[in-house]
Amino acid sequence: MLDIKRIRDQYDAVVVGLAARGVKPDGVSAIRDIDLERRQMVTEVESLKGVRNRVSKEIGLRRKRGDDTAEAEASMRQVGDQIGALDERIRKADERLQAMLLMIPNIPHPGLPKGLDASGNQVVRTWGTVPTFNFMPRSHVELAEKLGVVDFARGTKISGAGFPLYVGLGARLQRALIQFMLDIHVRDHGYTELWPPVVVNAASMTGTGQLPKMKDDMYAIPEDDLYLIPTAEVPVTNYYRDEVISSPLPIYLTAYTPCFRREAGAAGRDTRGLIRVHQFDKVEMVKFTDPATSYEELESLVLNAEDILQRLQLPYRVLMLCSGDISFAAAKCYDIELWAPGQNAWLEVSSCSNFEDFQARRAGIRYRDAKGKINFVHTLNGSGVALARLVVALLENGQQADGSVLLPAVLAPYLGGVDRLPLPH
RNA sequence: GGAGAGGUGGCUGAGUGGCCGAAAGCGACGGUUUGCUAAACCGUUGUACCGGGUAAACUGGUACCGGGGGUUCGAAUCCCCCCCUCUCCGCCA
Repeated sequence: MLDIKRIRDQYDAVVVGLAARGVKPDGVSAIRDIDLERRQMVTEVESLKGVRNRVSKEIGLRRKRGDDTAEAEASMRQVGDQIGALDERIRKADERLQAMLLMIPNIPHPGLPKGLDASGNQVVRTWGTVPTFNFMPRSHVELAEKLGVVDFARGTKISGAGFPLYVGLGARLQRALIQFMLDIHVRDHGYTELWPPVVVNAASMTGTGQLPKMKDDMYAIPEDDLYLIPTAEVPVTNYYRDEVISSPLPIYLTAYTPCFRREAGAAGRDTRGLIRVHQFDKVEMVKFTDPATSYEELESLVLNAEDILQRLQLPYRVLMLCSGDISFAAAKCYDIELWAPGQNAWLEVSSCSNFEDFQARRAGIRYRDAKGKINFVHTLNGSGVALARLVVALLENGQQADGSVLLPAVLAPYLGGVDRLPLPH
């Protein structure tokens, strides 16, 4: 959520910033008008309340003396009615203002490449070498089925399309990867591990920005006003919701969770395989930082995610997203994409964002600065990394001519020494 | 799910209609004293919003005692609904 004062005092800059996203100024202009009207009403009602407070106090004293206060009481009844009417109008204005503010995305960092869609994104670095094959590389779908590590058909039977079922070494590989990634973030990158709820309330979803805009993309349990999380970002960032953080910043948290996405707007896209699914697993990193250092923290966050991929010896590239392609709540975002030979494409496995104070303001996450003043923190998060697509890359990059798959050596200790996915006999 | 008790400032805890933004204690911060530490003593100690001021300091006002609504000239205090915590019972991995 943007600071209403920023819209009030730096209106032109806000309009220019949002234009970089391709957002029209209608929303903020309406907000500015309602805000002005609201402030006039607030000033008026507060002066009326001041009168009422003073006179009511006098009534109390005069009654004690035995004076007749009927006249004053009658006139205060009138004032009370005026206050009630104004309060109601202010409440309605607040409601509209709040609803509109929640729909305004964050302002992109001015240093981003300009562009309105993915074509404007900039490759900032590439790591590793894209493997070459002396045979036609297969898709992970074919590999997974042949190896018996994913049973797509039974996943569909049990739940529906987009709910993969991992079997045998496939299941063990999921567990191994989760453990491997968490170990690195905790041991080498300084994160504290959380094991959070994966079903959260509406306030948490609003705090991180999924609600109200992305309601249709989430699985919901309306009877209980609960939602299945689309990412661990939601419970982990909301850890500090409505708090003044007393621990020193920065704070690094990490968590593995399953993630649930309806993919409502993506029907028919990437329907086969593990690339776009309704349930997948992910290790997420979240940072709470001082506003002064959040951009340095973003750089190190990306490196933390890259470290995982380097240890797995997988070729990837890092993109700086352009102003029009960053997510709703982000001010700056790097995507990390793994090479997937079977797709002949780069696959996004991590998205590392600095939200500045956008989420913190929505979620009420604050800290005390050096002077003791309370201020909003900056929040950041990034995948470290998403499992389903990581498995796609492991299968497609590690595939051998016979269809078996060699696994990165670092995973063997997590798989009881297994270093490959062999063909079943 | 049933019955009971309770939710007040960073914490403990008083307050049953006006003199309560809220006693007292603890903690924290500043000061006096001290070779250092401790103790003692004095002082300070919330947040948000609206207005004034070079939005830096400061200053006038409004709101906030779990959340929402009601009664009243006036609500932490009375009434209604909801949420949460604790205890007991039931159920259960």
